[in-house]
Amino acid sequence: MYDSGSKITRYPGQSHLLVAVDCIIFGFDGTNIKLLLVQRGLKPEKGKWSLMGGFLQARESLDDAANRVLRKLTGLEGVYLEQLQAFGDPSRDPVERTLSVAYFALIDIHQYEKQLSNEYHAEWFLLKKIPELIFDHPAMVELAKKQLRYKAALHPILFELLPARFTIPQLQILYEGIYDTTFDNRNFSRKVLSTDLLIKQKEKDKANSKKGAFYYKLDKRKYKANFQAFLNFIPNPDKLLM
Amino acid sequence: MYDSGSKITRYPGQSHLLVAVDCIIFGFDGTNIKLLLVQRGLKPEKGKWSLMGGFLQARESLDDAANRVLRKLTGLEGVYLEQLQAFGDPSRDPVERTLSVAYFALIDIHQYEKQLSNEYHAEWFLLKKIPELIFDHPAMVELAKKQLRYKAALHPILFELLPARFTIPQLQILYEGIYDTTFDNRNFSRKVLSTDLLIKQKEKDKANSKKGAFYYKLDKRKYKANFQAFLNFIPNPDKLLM
DNA sequence: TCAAAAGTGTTATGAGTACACCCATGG
DNA sequence: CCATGGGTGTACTCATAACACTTTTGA
Repeated sequence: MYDSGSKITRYPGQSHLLVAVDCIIFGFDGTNIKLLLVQRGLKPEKGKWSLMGGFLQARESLDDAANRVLRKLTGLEGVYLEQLQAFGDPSRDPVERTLSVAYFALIDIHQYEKQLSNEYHAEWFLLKKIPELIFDHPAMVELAKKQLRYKAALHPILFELLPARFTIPQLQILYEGIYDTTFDNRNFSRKVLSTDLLIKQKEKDKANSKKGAFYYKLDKRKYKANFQAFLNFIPNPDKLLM
Repeated sequence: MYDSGSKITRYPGQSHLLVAVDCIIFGFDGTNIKLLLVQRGLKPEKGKWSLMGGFLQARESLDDAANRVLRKLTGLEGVYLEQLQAFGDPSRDPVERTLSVAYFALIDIHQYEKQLSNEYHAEWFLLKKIPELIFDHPAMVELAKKQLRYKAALHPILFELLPARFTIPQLQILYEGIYDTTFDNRNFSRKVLSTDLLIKQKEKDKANSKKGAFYYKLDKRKYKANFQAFLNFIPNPDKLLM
């Protein structure tokens, strides 16, 4: 069987490769940070866990490919998605040389409705208990964790992991999970509220306490306008990052 | 002429692509920040300016390819080189679909000895006066500038652009060029020296003043140890970045 | 009534910033 | 001796960080 990609080469003498995208998909269930993984349907390593990925199609951009892969798995559109890095070690895929462009995604776990274990055998894993992964996927996950910590220290991206309504204590638990530490709740809420990015709601969430915690919503206009600002959510970022 | 990359496909039905690396090479001549560009030797757009690039070889990693391209052009090894982003628009190269992984490099312009205009028709351009570039290279340059500003606000990478011995005023001119602004020299030198990354030398540089400015060298051990620290060289980073 | 989480206020310390003068020296 | 760039010191402001008590209410 010959390469279906064969064609007249216009830059002669160069070798052609497969290109894939792989998605590191983060979620937050209110308590723990999780990663969405799938059981690989292709040989080799069939049945082992891997990141959700797919091959770049002939007329598709990288971003389009990553969004397609994500939509196929979760049914979600408009998800926060960011290119992480290209992984190009010649022997990273033992089957055939494949360059992979890794993307990381942040999704509101509650919007993810499709049955997990059907078509793609997908499952959420605690970020701290990731199973053995194929190929160089462990390195991709490590880099994504690092990048998430880095970026979240400077930009308000973690809201992407929360539902539309959330409480300050929920937000704090999320940040504490990301940085694997604890914050002073008084300083945390003051800092968060001082950004003026949150709009207080009338209702309370009584799921976690008798007193109840006020819901907040993101001010989406301010969020977009201030996205590039350095918010410094994190005390001592130099000690926590990397 | 058929695809020289044809071979038995082990992931059948997928299309294969060319993969290239392109380097955005920054230099600093003591006054201005510059970019190293080459005149393209291949059709199309032959004779037009472009970033230095090359195709990924069959048994080569991306980092190796970028280093090879850089070495071929400058003769330098061990240069600061960082993957920027993969560019994968299907029509970015009109000749044939080619994914390009962009790298940005910081080099000490004085160590760059090879004749510029020989084999590769390379030339330094003022960053503020970049000629028309081919393909999506303008977008790559813009992203590299942005990334350089971003990263330099948080990490001491700009030392990579300076010779082994440099003065504080030189360093300040460099930072001012990167951020296209001016800094208070008293605050700047205090901030820089407070990092404890610089070792004062006995000699002075008298090229720019009668009094002369003391040379400093980087403390390379501390530099490596503190590379990930947030140094906050830049006042009001949120106003300056992006 | 009490346990458990939510919410709030004060103070001390350090970093950032604005600002002005003296120093050294080649011409 | 003076013009030029190099180098330093101080005071103010604001953000950060440490710290403890009151509020609410379902069980």
